[in-house]
Amino acid sequence: MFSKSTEYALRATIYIASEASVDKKASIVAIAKGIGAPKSFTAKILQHLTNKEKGFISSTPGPSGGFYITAEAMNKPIYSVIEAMGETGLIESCVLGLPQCSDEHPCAMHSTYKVIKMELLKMFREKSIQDVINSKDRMIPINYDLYK
Amino acid sequence: MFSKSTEYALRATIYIASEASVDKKASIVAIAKGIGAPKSFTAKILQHLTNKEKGFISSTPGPSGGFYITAEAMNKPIYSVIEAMGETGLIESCVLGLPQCSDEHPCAMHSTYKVIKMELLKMFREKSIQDVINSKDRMIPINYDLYK
DNA sequence: TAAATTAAGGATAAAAGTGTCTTTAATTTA
DNA sequence: TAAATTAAAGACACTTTTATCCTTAATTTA
Repeated sequence: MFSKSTEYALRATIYIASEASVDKKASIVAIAKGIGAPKSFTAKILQHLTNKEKGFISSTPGPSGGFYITAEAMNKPIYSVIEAMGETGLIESCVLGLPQCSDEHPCAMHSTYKVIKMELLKMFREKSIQDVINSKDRMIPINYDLYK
Repeated sequence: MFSKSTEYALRATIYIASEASVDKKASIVAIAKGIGAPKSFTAKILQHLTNKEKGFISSTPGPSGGFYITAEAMNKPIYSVIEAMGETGLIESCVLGLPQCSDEHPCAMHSTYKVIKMELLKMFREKSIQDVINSKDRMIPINYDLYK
């Protein structure tokens, strides 16, 4: 569905949201280990998520520094992650990859795919980060090593 | 949603299904032009679609040769294209990219995404190539130049 | 203020995906 | 059977994505 970068971004967001707070910030090393992703690559992805315009994760350098997410940002939709990573097009674009495809100039699969696209968007836009943390499903990455 | 290769594969399938027959085979040049894709790359993609095990498109070399699809193959689901291109994982895999994710070991988004995944699969498996051709939506690629 | 710790950022490398070109093989037609 | 036409296949190049490494900047703590 998404690129590896966005998968890591989603995992990192969930990790930070469930493991860190302003009083207990998570370091890149801890996050990378927790989500089973390479350290330096994780660092680069976190830069997108802490981006001034599109980001929603906070960070501070120095000892006892790290990443955390505010209570307010916890209410942002999962869609924010996809947006911060610049991959909304993966969902919103034409399935056949036609730039001209629209309701006015529909491709052969337009109306069929449109139904699904709407539901995908609805899901990612209505489900908040908090909602995902609250779900009873287990976040495997936190105990990533157990399943490797 | 899919890679460029699979997008071209879907377009090529739709093009062949609506423009060619055993009596009027479509050449790589015609297909590539019709779907707005590079010629040699289109050729490579068509090799997947004519593959003995997973393919569903027929071809013959030589003069008056080219690609076509049998009436029988027209009833295959769109899912066949994705399968032939080896990209079913894009739909079926865990949204977070966790190989261990399953109903028994669900990731934090498992149950949420599962609903959508089922609908995506249902759509691609129930919609046949014939169905797509029959749809009233216009296949832009056939007149690709008009919209470029 | 100095030392330690942590994120930020840039340069570089490796791998995968996309695209091109050339040769070969199969088939048809004259 | 020879020539022409078309797909098949492989080698190669370019681009993007993924990943690593190293230096710099910010912050905290002693």
